[in-house]
Amino acid sequence: MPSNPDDSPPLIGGPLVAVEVPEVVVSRLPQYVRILSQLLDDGVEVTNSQHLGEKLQVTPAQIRKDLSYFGRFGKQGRGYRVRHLLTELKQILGLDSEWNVAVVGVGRLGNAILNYPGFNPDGFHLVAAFDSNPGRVGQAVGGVSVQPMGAMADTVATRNITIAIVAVPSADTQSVIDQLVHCGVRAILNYAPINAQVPEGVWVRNIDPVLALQSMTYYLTD
Amino acid sequence: MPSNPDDSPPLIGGPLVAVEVPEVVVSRLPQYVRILSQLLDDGVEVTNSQHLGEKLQVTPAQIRKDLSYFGRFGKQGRGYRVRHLLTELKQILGLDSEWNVAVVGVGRLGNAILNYPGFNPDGFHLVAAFDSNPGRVGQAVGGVSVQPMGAMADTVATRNITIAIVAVPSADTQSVIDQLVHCGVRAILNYAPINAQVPEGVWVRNIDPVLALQSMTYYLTD
DNA sequence: GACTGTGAAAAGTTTCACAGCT
DNA sequence: AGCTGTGAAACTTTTCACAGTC
Repeated sequence: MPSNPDDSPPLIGGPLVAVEVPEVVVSRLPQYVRILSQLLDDGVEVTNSQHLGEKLQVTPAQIRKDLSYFGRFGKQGRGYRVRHLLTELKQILGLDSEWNVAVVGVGRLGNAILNYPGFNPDGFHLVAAFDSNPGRVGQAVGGVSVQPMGAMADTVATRNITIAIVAVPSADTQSVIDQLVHCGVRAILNYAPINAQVPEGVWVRNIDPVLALQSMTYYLTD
Repeated sequence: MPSNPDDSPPLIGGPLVAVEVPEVVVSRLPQYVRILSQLLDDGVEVTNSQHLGEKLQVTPAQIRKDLSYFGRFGKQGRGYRVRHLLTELKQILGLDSEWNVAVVGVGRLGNAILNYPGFNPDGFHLVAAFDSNPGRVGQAVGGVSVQPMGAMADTVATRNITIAIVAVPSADTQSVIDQLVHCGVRAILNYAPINAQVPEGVWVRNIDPVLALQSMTYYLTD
């Protein structure tokens, strides 16, 4: 029996190409969204890859290439209609939906996060907070009432929470993330200085100011 | 007069190769430092690229390649002596020195940063704070007395500050960074959601939790 | 036998350059 | 004329695979 010379499955009426979008491209889209939102606020109706590139400090070619993974949003000779491109990109990123977010750990950092006004305008709603310290349970922080860890499974399910922000001590972080994943959370923003392990299909981003500082000192030692 | 066929300067007794270390490699070193510090704390004396790779979730080959840009720190058949490799990497990154850091902007976020205990153990000392709001000047936050913006030039010079953490509103960020650069600051950790422009030789890293969340929602829209 | 260090190959990413549409 | 969208080229980064050392 002759084997298939290429390793792709036979395509019968399916898409001719199923190009996987590189992760680095996806990671740049939110920046495009941010700039486009600003342009819209400033009343700019049309832009182009040159202009966007200047704002973002990337080459125009990169912007065109990035966008080309998702469709043809521009008009040759004209550029991009700001409102249209913004709508499309938000849809691609899922930013046309609202996302319910849980905060785990309501220490100093968790407090600051719950009181930070920058998440809601972007469609992220901090709707629940959990803490293992009974002394903090019941407190209202940033308009949210702190719940015990035991309430997590129930609250995550009923409030339709898919994203969590974890601001607990490093030693507790992996176990908290395990619990969250078990409850169905699929994206985690982790503030502890550790690399947590998660199963396939769960996403983690780390916020790590010390690492950021340490990656600059190399260039300061002249 | 014959021109030099290659464009490198004539090497007379200099290094045979002056390989530029890729920035991505430098950005990984702090993570190696962190893991090695942990291993040292745990009493582990020897490790190897396989073991480090598991902890960091990267391939052993990448670790060996990364390290090879800076020297030969291991022993074939044995691996790496934890204490030795840690010392070397800290030195390469400039983490054997202490760094004086200024915080600009003492709102809610600046407050949290000044009170965050995680910088000092890594050799970053928050020694000055500035705010444009006269109502905040003179307050002591996290053991540091808040100074007016006008004191920046003087304090940066006398306290030998090369790094700044900027936590001011987006609209003020570029101008604050311009001032810092003018005062001689060469590395900036920026918490505002904008891409600041800086001259050659100045480094910026952004802390942007919203961008991090937005780069995950793409994968949640099933 | 076990591991590093490293050229070479493979994979991934960016930039170029231009056909083609408005 | 002015710009996009895109294959192809250039460049960067990762991974392989193995000679060499302990």
